[in-house]
Amino acid sequence: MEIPKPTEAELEILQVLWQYGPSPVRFVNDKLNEQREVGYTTTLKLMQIMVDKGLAIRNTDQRSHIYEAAASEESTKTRLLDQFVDAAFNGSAMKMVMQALGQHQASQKELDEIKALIERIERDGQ
Amino acid sequence: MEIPKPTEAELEILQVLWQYGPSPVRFVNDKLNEQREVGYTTTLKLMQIMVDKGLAIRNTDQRSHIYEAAASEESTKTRLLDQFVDAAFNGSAMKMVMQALGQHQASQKELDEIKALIERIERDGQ
DNA sequence: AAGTATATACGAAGACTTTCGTAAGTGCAA
DNA sequence: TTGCACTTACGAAAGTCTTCGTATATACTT
Repeated sequence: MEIPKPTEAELEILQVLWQYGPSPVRFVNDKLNEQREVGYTTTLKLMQIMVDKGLAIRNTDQRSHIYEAAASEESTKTRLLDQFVDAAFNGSAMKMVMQALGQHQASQKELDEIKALIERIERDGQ
Repeated sequence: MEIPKPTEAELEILQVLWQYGPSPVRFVNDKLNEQREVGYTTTLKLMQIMVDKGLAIRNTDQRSHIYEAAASEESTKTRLLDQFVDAAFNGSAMKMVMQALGQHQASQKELDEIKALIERIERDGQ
């Protein structure tokens, strides 16, 4: 496997890096602490491990190193979704979509978007 | 947490129990081995742990114990889906649905089902 | 009855994840 | 220049997950 699957804690960090772009440990740790308490060296260690694993890239020019997600949000979530669908829905993405639609309330706007997407798929795809 | 989140290996076992109903270790292990190699005592140990955790129930009347999933497939997958959406899509199930629809090819029949489901939601809900 | 097959129980190893304490280096300010 | 704030590096503990070897019990077969 080229880039391994991120763990839960690593995914939290990736979300910050995707949302705010390349950042130092201090910034990421502050963002994480808006949701739950995490020690600074814990975040530091995780981000160092992520560089080892190839999940993140870091620039060490400055004293405070700048970390960046190695893979795009799009491609990573695609992979995570695939693996989740395989593990929990026997590989049937549509079964999962049906369950998600049924269980979560969607706004009219969202439903419209989904309908538009379906129409596009019907027109282009097959 | 009443019943904990099943691990990957535990989920594989639950899938067998949901699909085929209450079963002995031997049967579950055979089914798992159709997909990947697993030792018998490995499966046994996991299923014993699942009883400890409350994920499974077992009947020890017979020499070969019969194991049964403690929670329904429906409720378990609902929880797993919720947690996955929280972890990977910031809680937005619709974002995940859009991504799943975009990335997986769906049959016309599936698309029709989804459209019907959306119409039902639009009619009932809101 | 003896031997074989099959079952459970249990301990423990090895890998991985998350957490944090401590050491050591770097820059800035009084 | 002395000290404080902040940074990285690193080791290690504690927890969890997965795997399997071994011991022991139970049934069947010849």
